Amino acid sequence: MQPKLRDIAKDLGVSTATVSNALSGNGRVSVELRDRIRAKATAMAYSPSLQGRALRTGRSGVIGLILPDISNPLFPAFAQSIEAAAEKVGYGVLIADSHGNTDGQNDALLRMMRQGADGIVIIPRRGTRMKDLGLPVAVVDTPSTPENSASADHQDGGRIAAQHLQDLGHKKIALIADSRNSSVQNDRIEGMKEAMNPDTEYCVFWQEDNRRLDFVSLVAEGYTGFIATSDLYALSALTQLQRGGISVPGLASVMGFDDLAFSAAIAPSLTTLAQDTDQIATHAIACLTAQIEGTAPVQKVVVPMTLIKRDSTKAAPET
Amino acid sequence: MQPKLRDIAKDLGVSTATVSNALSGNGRVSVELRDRIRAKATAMAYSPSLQGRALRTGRSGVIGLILPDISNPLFPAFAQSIEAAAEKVGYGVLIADSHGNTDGQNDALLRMMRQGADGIVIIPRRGTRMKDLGLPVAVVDTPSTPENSASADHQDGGRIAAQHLQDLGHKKIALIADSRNSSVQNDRIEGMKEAMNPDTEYCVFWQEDNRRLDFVSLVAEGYTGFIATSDLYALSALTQLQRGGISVPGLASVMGFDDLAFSAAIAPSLTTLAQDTDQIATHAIACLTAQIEGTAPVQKVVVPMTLIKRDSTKAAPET
DNA sequence: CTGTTAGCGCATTCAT
DNA sequence: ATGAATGCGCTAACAG
Repeated sequence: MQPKLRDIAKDLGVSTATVSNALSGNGRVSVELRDRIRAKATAMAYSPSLQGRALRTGRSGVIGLILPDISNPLFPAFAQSIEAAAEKVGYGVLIADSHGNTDGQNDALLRMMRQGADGIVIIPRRGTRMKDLGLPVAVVDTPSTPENSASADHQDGGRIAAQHLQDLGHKKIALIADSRNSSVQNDRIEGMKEAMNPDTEYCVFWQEDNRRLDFVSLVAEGYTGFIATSDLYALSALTQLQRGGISVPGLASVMGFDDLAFSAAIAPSLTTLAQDTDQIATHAIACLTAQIEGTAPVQKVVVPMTLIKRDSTKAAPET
Repeated sequence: MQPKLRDIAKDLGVSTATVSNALSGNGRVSVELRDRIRAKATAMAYSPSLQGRALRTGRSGVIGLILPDISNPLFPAFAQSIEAAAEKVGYGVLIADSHGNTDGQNDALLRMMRQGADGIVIIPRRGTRMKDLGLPVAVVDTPSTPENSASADHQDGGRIAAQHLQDLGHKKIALIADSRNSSVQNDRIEGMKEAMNPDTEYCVFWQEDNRRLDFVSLVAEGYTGFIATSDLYALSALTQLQRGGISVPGLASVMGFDDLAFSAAIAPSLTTLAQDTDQIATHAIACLTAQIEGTAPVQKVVVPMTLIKRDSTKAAPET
């Protein structure tokens, strides 16, 4: 059995309250006694029961993390960052998968409340209005979402990407996105459009609309640059081009977003825009703890994306 | 404020004990009263505080999941499966990242115990002896690990892979693995070796030993088949070959393990050996709940891997 | 400065 | 069949 406050109190002939005070440092306890108590506590390997404390204080020391789809290749990085940031400030992390739909998201929220989570970090589905649920919430999405607490600047990321290819002399660029349903992807595409020079030709291809895109034909039509809203689609484009005998970056440049696990490992390595998940996570957690602990609210934060130049982008071929 | 047992008891003029009994179904409560209580409970949207219950029963309804490295592209799938399996039997999942080392793993274990986890699912680092920590544990690793509770049959997966390429007529095969430090990878390689015909040439390339492998040269040396212990390395090989002008699967076949997110999306799509993470997770959770609830212990389980034939493997080219 | 008391929400005796 | 009393481990308020 784990030692309790009572055990160490009885051993020293003092009250549990005094032990509690001595350990938490809150109390008015003589330095001498405090040290004796602390020594004893370490000797007995005492570790307070967070359950007892939770019942008393109403705070469990656990926060919930709700992801739309854990298996999405970007979320692991987030989960890891959130876990690290939470641990650093003494919180545990309970995960849940909303299975991409609003019902699942609400279920997850409910379960976390019942489990006694002190707050929630949520990466929402688009269109989910965060109804106020009397629990601190930090939303990680994109700056254009009103409730957003912390996120990367996806739109500016789009600008940087489009600028990069244009700087390399590309004049006809294909933008590849998955679903209009994602605020993040929409913002990235918007940013790209904004940064386009008047004389640059471009077209957006939403994968949800089309059957599988034929990138080789696009090159035949004169496209030399490809920007995908995720490294996953960039990889798909890159391998399809290679297979069709079109050298990357010799004849076409390809870039993506998010610097996924494989992006540096492929040949050619993939130029991409990365988000600083650690910084975003740290900030989201700061938002949450500020709400939980009632300290001054933390400003919303937008973290810039950074261009990682690798081998898949190069000057456009001479026409 | 959330309604408590007391609120509903007071409203109905009965005692909290009766309400508790009525709701849990344990008690000797008249059917009529029981129904009235239940109706009231639903009406008030009562949901028991798991914290109070935890303190009383010693069970929190939370299990811990310790991963060596959340950002490893395979683990998301596991995390998702574990979360789903746990939810199905009414448990929440607390995650922790052991950062790949033993210290981190122990820290994580300690934190989970303090948080009151009822049990732990752990994917261990190799060589970690699971010291008995008085808490139910389910280990997910590989059958050759003694403590293993549930896992895929990695060795047999290796056999299937080697057999697949040999069936296609490949006579000289390169086996690519990352680190001897991983039991899983070792077992996969062992299985491949076992299944090799006497007249098949093969060689194991451990990436930890070498600088970046030159796959194009290997083809020049006569290798026509490549089996990597992870789709990540298979992808690296595939793109390198394509870039070197070697058609896959025309001149060389490539296959991997784990059916990662990108494996179906690339061109050519990747032949791979998949593990049934849902089944493994369900079983790991069953092991755990059996221990937690003191029911009959569950047998260890080994789940077969399944070959997913895609476009990256084909009959060996005529010599 | 220290100890006593009370009660967080629940499930479980034991008495009625 | 139901209710009153108890205590899980802890901390906040109050006495001493």
